[in-house]
Amino acid sequence: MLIPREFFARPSVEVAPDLLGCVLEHETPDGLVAVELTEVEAYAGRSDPASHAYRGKTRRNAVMFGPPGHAYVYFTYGMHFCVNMVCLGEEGSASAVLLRAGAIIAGEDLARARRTRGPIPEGPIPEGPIPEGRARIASRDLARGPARLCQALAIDRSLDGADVCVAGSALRMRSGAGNPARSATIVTGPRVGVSSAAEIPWRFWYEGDPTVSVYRPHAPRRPKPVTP
DNA sequence: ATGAAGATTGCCT
DNA sequence: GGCAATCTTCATG
Repeated sequence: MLIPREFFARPSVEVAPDLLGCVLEHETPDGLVAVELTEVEAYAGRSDPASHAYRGKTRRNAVMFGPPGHAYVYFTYGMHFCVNMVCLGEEGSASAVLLRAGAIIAGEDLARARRTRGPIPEGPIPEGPIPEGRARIASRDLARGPARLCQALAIDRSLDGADVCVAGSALRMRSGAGNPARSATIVTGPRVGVSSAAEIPWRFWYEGDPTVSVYRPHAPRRPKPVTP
C-alpha cells in the first residue's frame, strides 16, 4: 500500500531506517520499474554541514524546504541524478533521505535497458563481479548506487518535487512485502562521499545485501593544471 | 564574469 | 587504485 505522508513528517534520521524495504515505483510509457530500498542516508538540512540545505534555500534545493513526501532530485557531476525523499524535522529544517541503492523487483528488463549503452548482450547473467558497459549488467548492480538507481528508474529533473504519497502519481512509494530474511539486520555507518560531518553514522543499509553500494570516503579532485 | 567543487560512475593501468 | 567525463550551482570579484 501507499506510504502515508505522516510517515515522512518526522526527522530524516528516524525515517531513513524505516524506508529500508519500502518500494519506489516509477511508471512511464515504457513500463513500470520498482525498487526495494536496501541503502539510504539521512540529511538533517539546515543543521547538517553535509546537506545541500545547510546554507539555506536556493533554486536547486527549494523542494527540500517544502512539504514532506515529495522527491528532491538533483543533478551532479555533469551527468548524474540522485533522488531524496523530503522529510520534516523542526520547522523549515529541510531534511531529507537520499536513496542510495535497492533491488529491482519489477521491470528488470526495462531497468537493464536503461542502464546499458547500446543493445543488451545476449546470454545468461554472469555471476560475481563483471565489467559494465557492453557486458550484461548483473541484477544486483542495476540500482547499486544513487545515480544508478535513478538511471534504472528513469528519474530525472522533471521529477523534482514529485509527490510520492498520492495514488496515480507516476512516482510513488509503497510499503514492502515484508521480506523476513532482511527484516532483522539493519546496520549503520558514516555517509558515503561527504566532505564534512563524515563521522556521523547516518547511512543505513541491510547488512550483507549484495545490492548495497561500496563505501568510499570523500576524495577531493586534484586541481586542474595551470596553462602558462 | 569567473572558477572551483560536487551526496558519482566507469574505464584504465 | 587512479582518473576522466561533464555541467550546474554557488561563492567571490
